Amino acid sequence: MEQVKPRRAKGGRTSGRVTMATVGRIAGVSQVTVSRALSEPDKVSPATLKKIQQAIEATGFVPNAIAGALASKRSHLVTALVPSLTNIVYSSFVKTFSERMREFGYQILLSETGFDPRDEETLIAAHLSRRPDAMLLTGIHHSARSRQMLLGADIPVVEVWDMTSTPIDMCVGFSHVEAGRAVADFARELGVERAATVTANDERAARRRDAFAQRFLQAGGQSVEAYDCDGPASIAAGRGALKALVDEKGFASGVIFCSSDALAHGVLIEAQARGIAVPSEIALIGFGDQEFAAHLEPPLTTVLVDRERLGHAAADALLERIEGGEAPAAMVDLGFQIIRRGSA
Amino acid sequence: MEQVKPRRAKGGRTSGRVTMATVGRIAGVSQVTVSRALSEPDKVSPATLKKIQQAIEATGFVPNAIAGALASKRSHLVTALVPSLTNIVYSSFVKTFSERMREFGYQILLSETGFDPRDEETLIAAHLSRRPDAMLLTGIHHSARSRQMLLGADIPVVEVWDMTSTPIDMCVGFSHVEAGRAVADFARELGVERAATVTANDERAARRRDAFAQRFLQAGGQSVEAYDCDGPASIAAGRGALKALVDEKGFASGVIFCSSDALAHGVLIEAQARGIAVPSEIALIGFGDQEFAAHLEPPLTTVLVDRERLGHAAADALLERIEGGEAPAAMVDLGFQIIRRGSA
DNA sequence: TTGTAAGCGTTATCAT
DNA sequence: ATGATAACGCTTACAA
Repeated sequence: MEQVKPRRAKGGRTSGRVTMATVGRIAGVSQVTVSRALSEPDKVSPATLKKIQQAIEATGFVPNAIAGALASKRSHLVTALVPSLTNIVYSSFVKTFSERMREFGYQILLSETGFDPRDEETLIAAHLSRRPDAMLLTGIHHSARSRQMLLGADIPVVEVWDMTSTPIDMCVGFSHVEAGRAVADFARELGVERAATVTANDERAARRRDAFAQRFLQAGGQSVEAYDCDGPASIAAGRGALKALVDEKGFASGVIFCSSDALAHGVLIEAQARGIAVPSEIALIGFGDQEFAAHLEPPLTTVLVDRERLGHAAADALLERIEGGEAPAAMVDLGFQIIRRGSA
Repeated sequence: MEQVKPRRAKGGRTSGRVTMATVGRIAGVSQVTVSRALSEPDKVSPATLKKIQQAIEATGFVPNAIAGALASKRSHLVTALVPSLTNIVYSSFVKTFSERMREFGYQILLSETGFDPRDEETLIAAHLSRRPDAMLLTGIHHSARSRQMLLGADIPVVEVWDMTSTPIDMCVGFSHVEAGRAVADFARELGVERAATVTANDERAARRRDAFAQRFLQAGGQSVEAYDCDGPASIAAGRGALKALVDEKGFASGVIFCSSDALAHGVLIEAQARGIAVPSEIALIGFGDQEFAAHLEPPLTTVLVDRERLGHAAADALLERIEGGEAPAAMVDLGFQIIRRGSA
């Protein structure tokens, strides 16, 4: 193939990069003045400001945030650890979190923690090495060494998507146990005697499942069948779950509480393919109130967690601590809400 | 609420952070030796290595990557700009891209560009200020100033999810025009005379739509109705699209080419709600082959783009340039594949 | 308003 | 195998 344009040699910095010193030389001022022109423009005379701006324009100067961070001890970087980037449940609050932080001049260094909890420790160390001004963690279970590193870093830390009375620093989320119980109560009020759970491979989902099962039986329910998926939530997994529940466990009717809307959606498709009526034969409850939930047929009854609010609240908590005004609350319970629609 | 644990004052660095100098002092060696112990352990005697490791353990030392980057001019940071984090189509290749880069010791600074193309310029500048070792961009349309900054940064750049013969540096993707044409040919081979398109607010989707429409008519098709959504793809938007197509444009039968599987899914749900048979009355073609596509009823015919491969290929292109071996190809066409299932 | 000088915590270079 | 010293490109006093 033809080389369309000149290619640069092996990744080296060949062209001397433009620094504030260069810009200053061209503008006829010192390097500090350039720095000031950028950070405190009112402390620089309009005339020199203009010369500096022209020099910046001419050279295409882009300030070196690395050097700035080293000198000022503020990186304007916030790091975030989330279980999964491809799961809309997490990516949606990351989105609002990022937007909020960006408004205040912070960039977000994101990493996926995935399934292995030991990886988190390595990731936390890697993130801390970038000297972030703050950090967001998903979940409240972290290794002792992780906690130690975080405490040692002496930065604001917010743990989201769960609640604890002993956060590393602050937490914003809701109680998964309460959510599971609330769904159980809701199901019992429906008058259903038999229940099943379909749960993805997720520690928090498991806590909802257990709380649901316990409360459902306590509240007079007859039985709860548990089906746990191997992997993450998906439509395919949901279809497989109903298949197993019906064919192998003989679950013929009752309510099914799924750990995510995607699973519930899969269950619904499978039910329709099998001619099982929803909600009359099987009542279906999802979790998350994803965009599509309201638009299925029948629309999905689910548990809403306000992920936008969560992202904003987490950002606000960090920002308050960074900017240094009032000490924000150590724990914020955003709660949840059961959204009743046609499926249950 | 009670303070559960001591809280730190307004975001300040109070505790003197541990540096290599501190570690060295404790281990009884100089700071440089600590540095070497971390980066080239074989050049340090086993005895001192052990002392240093103990000192690191005792102090909880986490190296300052910012200082390291400044001194070495290598940040081990790669930045990526994607249109949306909440869209699985993009987040899935970001995931594989990140994993690959992380294997080689790079962290990923991610940002969402969103809809406004002017924002990209600001974001590129912000990212460049972190002095990344490489950069990933989604799409091939960038402002002149963006290109200038990127060229000036003198780092490997890969543009993904599209093709051009004049990339800034390298590109990895596929041709949206070819994809649109291929779908048109496929539809004509089905023997369908009438077509409609349902397209999300996305420049690349629009190019597929236009290529589809043009080719469909060229190939003897009778008509193509275009329905364009205001916002991003969603099931709700898909339902709305079919509603509009049927009720307002009188589209009664034929093939519908959707710019994403999510839209197609919405169209399918709406069709089922209206008692329109798929594929006999309306044949449905999606785009993306998302996880759920194969598991709908009927399973969705769609266009597969191997997003995992895309992520890996993009990472490999950058890595080859960074590590400095062979100059990788300036453009890599990953192609696409029409996956025929039950919906068309 | 502008400039000088001293860091920031590493890595690179050159000695020992 | 280890150390001293000079960058790296900024910000933060402090001076002028």
